[in-house]
Amino acid sequence: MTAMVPTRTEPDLSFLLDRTGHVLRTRMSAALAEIGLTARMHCVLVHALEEERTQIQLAEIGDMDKTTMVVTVDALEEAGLAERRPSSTDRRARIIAVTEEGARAAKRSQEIVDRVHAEALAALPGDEREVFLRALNRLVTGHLADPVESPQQVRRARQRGK
Amino acid sequence: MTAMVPTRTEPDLSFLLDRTGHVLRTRMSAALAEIGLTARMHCVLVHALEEERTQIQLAEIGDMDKTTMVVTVDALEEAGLAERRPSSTDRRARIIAVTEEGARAAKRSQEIVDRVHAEALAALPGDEREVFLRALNRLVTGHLADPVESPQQVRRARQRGK
DNA sequence: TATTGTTATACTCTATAACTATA
DNA sequence: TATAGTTATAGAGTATAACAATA
Repeated sequence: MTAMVPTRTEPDLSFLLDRTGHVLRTRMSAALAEIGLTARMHCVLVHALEEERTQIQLAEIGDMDKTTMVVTVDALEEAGLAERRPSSTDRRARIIAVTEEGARAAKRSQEIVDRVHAEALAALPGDEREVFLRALNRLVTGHLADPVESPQQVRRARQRGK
Repeated sequence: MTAMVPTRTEPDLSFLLDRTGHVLRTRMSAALAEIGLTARMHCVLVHALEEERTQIQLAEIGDMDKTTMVVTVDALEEAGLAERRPSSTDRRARIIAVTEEGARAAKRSQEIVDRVHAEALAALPGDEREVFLRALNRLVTGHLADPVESPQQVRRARQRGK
């Protein structure tokens, strides 16, 4: 099993990460959709439950743009899972308060997330699984911690009056 | 280092895969951009060099839509790295022929890809790296092999005459 | 002046449909 | 009829700009 193969294919890390990430994301979306949630809604619910947090704070935690946060909170409000409440200390800011129904939804969605992760990891023998997760964590905190500056992704300013 | 933490955070596989995948993709794009290539152009060049292949065949290999393939080949032709040649056996099909300059570019881009992968994996101790890659391969061929049917992503037919 | 949240909209990416020419 | 390749463009996702209210 070791290396009967000639020079061949160095492990294509890009392919492996893209593929696994994509499949897991697809499964997760489908599983959460069954209770009417997106991954972002789940993320916001969970972190809004932990303590009083503003939209900006929740956006930072979930690595979303603040405008993306607006639509996510809109969806949560529309579903009756959360509400915008004025902050008592900053009249510009909105605290995202999770409703009782929202708390129940968060509990269920966390179970779904855990289940989907567990199902994926079940493909690995126990010892291998442990090393795998440790390695992923090492990558996340190590050399793959930050994306390189990407000067190519400049977006031109939008025309005024158009 | 093991578990001084209470119940806390089950390993968030989604986050880990998304994050590592995203950072690696960003680095790869930046590195390939230095020689004027995208990941797709690299992919097409390499596989077009291996043997005579049509656009459709190359699209399948790279998991692209045939229309995405068109723009990728357009870019390669414009850069002088490949040419469309009529197939001798099927007058509908085009063989993607890599130019000499394209072959040189493919060599350089493969070195870049290998280097970026090696740099990422360098964060892992040798034995852990081996297990990590084996585990990723297991996931790719196992439970995470295929995306679930996603009935939500139906795209409506476009209006005629609009 | 800077920041929170909002609206409106522009940009990128990708896939669909429709088409031509072949098979 | 089905397939290879092309064109045009729709749709999704997301980020930018400008703004109002407040710090």
